[in-house]
Amino acid sequence: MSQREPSSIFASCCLFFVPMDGLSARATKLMKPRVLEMGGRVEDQLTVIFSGDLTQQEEDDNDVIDLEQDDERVMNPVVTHLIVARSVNSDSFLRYLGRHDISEAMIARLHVVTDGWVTDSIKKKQRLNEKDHQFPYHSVASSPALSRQATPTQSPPPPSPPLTPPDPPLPLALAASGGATVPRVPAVKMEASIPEVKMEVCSAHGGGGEEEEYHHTRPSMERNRRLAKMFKQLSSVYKAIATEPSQDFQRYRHYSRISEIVSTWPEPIESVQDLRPLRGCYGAKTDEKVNEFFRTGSSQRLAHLLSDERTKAFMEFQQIWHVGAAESNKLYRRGLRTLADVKRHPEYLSTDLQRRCLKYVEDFQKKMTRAEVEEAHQQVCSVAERLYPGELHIVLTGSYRRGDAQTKDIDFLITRHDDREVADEVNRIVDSLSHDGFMTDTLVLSPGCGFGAKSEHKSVTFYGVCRPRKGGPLRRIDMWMQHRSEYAFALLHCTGSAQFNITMRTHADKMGLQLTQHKLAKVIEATGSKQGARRSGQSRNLTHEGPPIPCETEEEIFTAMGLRYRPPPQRFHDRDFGAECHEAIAHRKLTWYWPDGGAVDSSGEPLAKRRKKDDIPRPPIVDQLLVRQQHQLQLKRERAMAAGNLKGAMMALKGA
DNA sequence: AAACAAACAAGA
DNA sequence: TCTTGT
DNA sequence: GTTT
Ligand SMILES: [Mg+2]
Repeated sequence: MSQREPSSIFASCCLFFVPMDGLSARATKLMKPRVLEMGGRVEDQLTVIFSGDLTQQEEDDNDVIDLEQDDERVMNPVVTHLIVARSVNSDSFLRYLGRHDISEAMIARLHVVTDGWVTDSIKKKQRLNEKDHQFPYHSVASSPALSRQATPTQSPPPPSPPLTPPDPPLPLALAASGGATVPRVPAVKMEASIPEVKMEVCSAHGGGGEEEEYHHTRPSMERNRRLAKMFKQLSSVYKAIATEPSQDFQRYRHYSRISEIVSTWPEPIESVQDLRPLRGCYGAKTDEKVNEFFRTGSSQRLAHLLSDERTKAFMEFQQIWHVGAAESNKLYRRGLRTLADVKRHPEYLSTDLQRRCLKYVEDFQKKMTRAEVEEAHQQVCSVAERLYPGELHIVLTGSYRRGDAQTKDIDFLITRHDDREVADEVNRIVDSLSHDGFMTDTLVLSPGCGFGAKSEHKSVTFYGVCRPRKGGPLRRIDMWMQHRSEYAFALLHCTGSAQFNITMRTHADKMGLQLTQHKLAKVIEATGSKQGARRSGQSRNLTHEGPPIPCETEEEIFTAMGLRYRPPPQRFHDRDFGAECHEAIAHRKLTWYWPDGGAVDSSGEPLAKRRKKDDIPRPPIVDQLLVRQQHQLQLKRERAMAAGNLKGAMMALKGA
């Protein structure tokens, strides 16, 4: 993996720093001297003029590439490594190549890695494996799961696209939906990648001018990214200090939303005017913060919060898993201020779990590549296959499934191929993996028996710690197992994003539905406000649910809620999602299909149109929905009446 | 001034 | 019930 | 935090 002599760790490496996101400047100042010192070479020309004698052209030292001239330029043949800033968007990178007339094929034999590879190699004084620092620009998943390069010196061949469709489908039709033919499926599904690898949702310079330096006064995708980061930081701070559904908690929710919207904004935000049409999450305060950012490149409020002693302490404490705002408050009041303080006084923590998690703080900060996630998947699958040959369906979910290039944890969803109830499969798989040394700790494991309160079917939750690579960092790993009839809901749930789930469920609520990780059901009766429930000491309102609306696929869940399907890479609360939800409410008519019939058919019309392509006709139930306005007004009236507030009731009635 | 609030699981 | 996590 |  490495050469012994620090002075030769970059031997036979020739680096080219792709001048995007300010890498050029940083490279020249900081990295280049170290690389040279360590036996490497740095080129400042990506292409050379092709005139038969490449070695000579290489000396051609113009520092400006004149793209206007008609000379044929080819890839600089001595370059072995392209170094790309991690923050660069893959699309921007591909456009950059395009402008230099370089095809993906031409760099297939090169290492295309992030600047982290260089800095970490320098730091560790050894040449790290390029595979772990690949800059994933391909339009296909970056690495096959099992083939690890033994040596970093050979460039890997470009990965082939997965043959499987993006969504892990539930392999068998539901028994309840009638005698569909049962396709033969592989015993334990190894497939989990999606074809598109999404880079950081938003990044440097989308709208041309990639090589110009960033400035907060100039619109650019990089500016979007930094604005989103500012909101993300505000959200993190308020989450860290908010102890209850309070002002700060509302701020945390607000900044989470706006951060996700900005980070997925499809073009450079020209001015605040672009954001003003956002409804519900863009008011005066946010507007002022955006203005301030465009003026100064930062936020005083954020700067103040980040320098506040209490805030700093809370954020540090919460690097410990299962330490939140309340626990932080306790520690702070006992005079602790830093993580080191907590490590010196673990007795101030209130559970053994928290004390156990002290040792994970450093590793859990680290992100991992898709390759490592896929390796973990392989290991879990092979154990599952040995214990339950042919019985289980195991898919990767979470941000991996959404296509993120790097992830903080590994999320699995497991379901049985047949309709049997979930039993102790997860426990046994975990035990076996622990025996193998893969699984190293259990943080949470639901009891081996008993039913979830909110579901007909038992489900199992496991949060743990594993080490996918020998000698590598420990990683957070989550596994959920649910009954097959709930597969689509569980998949939607654990694919997220969190903010997307919240928006989906809020939308369901407005449609008079309730969406959970187990089911989608119509709400027949709701009493009082959520705040009212809290005041009167209930954790939530009493609701009566109608029959669950069965969905075999995620697509059907979207359809049932009047929304267009979104593949996992688009599962975030973005600019258009709010508008689409509103549109769905305006339509106010949905068709739901129950597996068994007895349906009323009031309008009759959408019967054939909404049919899915499967052969089994399912009688439709056509339902006029209680839409948001009606629903909310109804609640308002009830509340007003209950409070004996005649005026309020009249107002509400007038609104109707 | 008051309402707004994802929904759930686990564990102490 | 409170707290934390997904 | 925003909205009514
Ligand atoms: Mg995840």
